[in-house]
Amino acid sequence: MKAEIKQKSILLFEEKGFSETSIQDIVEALGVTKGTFYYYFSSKEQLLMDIHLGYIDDLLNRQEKIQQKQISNREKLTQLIALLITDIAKHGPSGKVFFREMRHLGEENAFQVKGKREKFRKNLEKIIMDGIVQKEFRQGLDPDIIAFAILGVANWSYQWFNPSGGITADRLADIYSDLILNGIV
Amino acid sequence: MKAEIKQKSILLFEEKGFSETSIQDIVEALGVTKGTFYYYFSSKEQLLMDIHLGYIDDLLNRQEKIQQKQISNREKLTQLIALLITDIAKHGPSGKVFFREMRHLGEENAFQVKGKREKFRKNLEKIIMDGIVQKEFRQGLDPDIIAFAILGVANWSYQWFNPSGGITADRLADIYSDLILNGIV
Amino acid sequence: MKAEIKQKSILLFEEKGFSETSIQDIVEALGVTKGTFYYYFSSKEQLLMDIHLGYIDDLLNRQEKIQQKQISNREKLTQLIALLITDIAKHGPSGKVFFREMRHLGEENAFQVKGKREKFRKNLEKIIMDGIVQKEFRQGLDPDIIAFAILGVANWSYQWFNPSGGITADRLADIYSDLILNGIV
Amino acid sequence: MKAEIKQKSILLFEEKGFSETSIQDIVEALGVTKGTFYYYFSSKEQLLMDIHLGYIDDLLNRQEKIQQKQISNREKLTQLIALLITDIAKHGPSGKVFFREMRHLGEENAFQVKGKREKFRKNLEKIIMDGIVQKEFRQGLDPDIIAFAILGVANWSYQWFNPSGGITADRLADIYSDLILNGIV
DNA sequence: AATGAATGAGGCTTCATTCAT
DNA sequence: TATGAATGAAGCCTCATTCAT
Repeated sequence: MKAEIKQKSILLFEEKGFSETSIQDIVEALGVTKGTFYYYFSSKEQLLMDIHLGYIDDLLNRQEKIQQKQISNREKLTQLIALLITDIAKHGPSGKVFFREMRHLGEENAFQVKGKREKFRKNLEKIIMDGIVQKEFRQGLDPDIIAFAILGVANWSYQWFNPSGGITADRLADIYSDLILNGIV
Repeated sequence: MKAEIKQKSILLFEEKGFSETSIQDIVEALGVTKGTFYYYFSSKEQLLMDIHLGYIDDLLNRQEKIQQKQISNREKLTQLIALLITDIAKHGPSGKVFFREMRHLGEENAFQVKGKREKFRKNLEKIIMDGIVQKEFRQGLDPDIIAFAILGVANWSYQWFNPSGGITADRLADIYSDLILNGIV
Repeated sequence: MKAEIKQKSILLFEEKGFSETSIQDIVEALGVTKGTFYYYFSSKEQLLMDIHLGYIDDLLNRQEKIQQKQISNREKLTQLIALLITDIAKHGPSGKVFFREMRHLGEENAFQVKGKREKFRKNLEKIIMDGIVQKEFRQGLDPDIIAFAILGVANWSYQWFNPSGGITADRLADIYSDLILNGIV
Repeated sequence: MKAEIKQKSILLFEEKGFSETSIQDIVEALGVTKGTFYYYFSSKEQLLMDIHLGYIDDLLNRQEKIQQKQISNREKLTQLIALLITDIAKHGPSGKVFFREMRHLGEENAFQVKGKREKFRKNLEKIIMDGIVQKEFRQGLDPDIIAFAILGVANWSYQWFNPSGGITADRLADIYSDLILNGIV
């Protein structure tokens, strides 16, 4: 039941937003009552936190696996971009909620999630830094700003990319890797 | 007074979010009463719409001016990126609200704003397309996806870029133009 | 202007009800502003009172004229019924407002209007009483209750009678006089 | 609790009118909170609808029972008048609300109630029609208009008749039946 | 493990009214 | 004679949450 509540909530939060989705909406969609909700979750925020952690922990895990591979930084970067993009197809709604609704976490929870987000970013930054040192990437780049740019490109996909549309996630990841690596000139 | 309400609302919406900012919050911050608010705005949504239109119309205007210049597409693109980034410093809060709170517009209003957003994107797409045709940019690029990428890079800045931080908006715009044009390899 | 406000208000009150019609509705329908309204009327209730008095005073006047005629009580009754019914065609909206919205008068005003209403009823009662005494009507009738019945028949017309429908006000008055006088057996 | 809310609301609506009675008034009178009200009724209008349906459905039921009896139309008419009048004593407030506050129903609900009201009227009309055909009543009568008259007489009672006053409901019903059947001449 | 009744705070909005100009 | 800005009280409704069962 707990899993069902979480899953349905993700869908509703993605569709209507966190604030606009009431506990009533959630339990009605599942055919249970409010009491049930509060049996499994102590508050609406805690549910949101659950969703956030589920998402970011999984992402960090998979990032780490890439990081540990014995491959070039260039290849790592490519796989990381693919990781972010192809995730949309698999955990799309989860991601949208993740990128949109962090504001609704209380101070403490927000702090925790923010930390993990930044860890992800720092990891990405490190790949770029390493790539520069090892001359895989150009000299003179600002690794932190490049990292932000990559995250921007990838995360923005959540706003428009439709996996069942005219282009696959894999192809999109390729295009983006190419863009980041080679530019458009 | 109308302008004051709008301006203060933008700040509050940016800080706490649209749903989390009550009319009460707004009028209290201004030392007036709720009646005053409704004298100037027929609803909370209408105020949001006002903010959105103010932002996107201004953006479209300035985009058009760039588009009409007698300069290369490469230069146009550079200026457009600068337009988006440097705007943060000037109309930062407005932009954040714009990128975050569209969901709270009703169907009709959302439709109108979406139209203008897409017009901006299409204009950007055209620059890329023209640049490809005129051999300023590489062949084989997907102009629409590249456009999304550029918007992602720029818009994501709203989430982290702090104009009073360690880097200026101009410098950031330069870095991003360089990245888009040349890649990191 | 005062007359225009009153007239338009009657129409709006009839259509939507007193409580449901705002001062805003009234002045908007006239293309003026709220200030104008309060220049002519000290309150919404006072406007309602104006309407009530205009209606009931006129009705009482015309009733009196009938009462003073040198005709049989039977004929007086017939003319009174006609007076009530045919009024719908002429002052329809006014009448509907009169019969519906008295509750919105304050204590003092309600008292005054109630007095005039009762005067009308008492006058009607007197005709019946006189008619009984003079053997134009049956013995043993309760004049007060008969008066209520006649008012019921006539006033209820305001709820359904459409002067531009299939039957004229004159014809309806005839039918009702016949019914009251002769019954249906 | 739901029944209690409904019952108390009827009393308050009768006394002060629907628009003039706030949800606050209702729950305060019962010593509960607004939340409780909305737990049982989805809106103020829905409560009103509940009241309307409770009244008209009951009335239609009892009308039907009379209609099916093996008695003369004259007797049916008499019993129907008695039904309407004596109802005041029993469900007085309910009736007053019914006859006064239909305007506050939304389009859809009003339509439904209007249909039932008209069914009641049509049934009454049929009795008169049948009575004419079977020569119990005079020829040449307009059954629909007579029906309106009867409803007017009866319904108007709600405005003045006080069951605990100088005359009983049974006696009033007798007087009205006599008036309708025999007239006053 | 789940229900259903109840709460109370707060949200958006409407509105009659006032008043300086 | 009329305007327009501002008020403040009140209205309907939503919602996260609690708790006895």
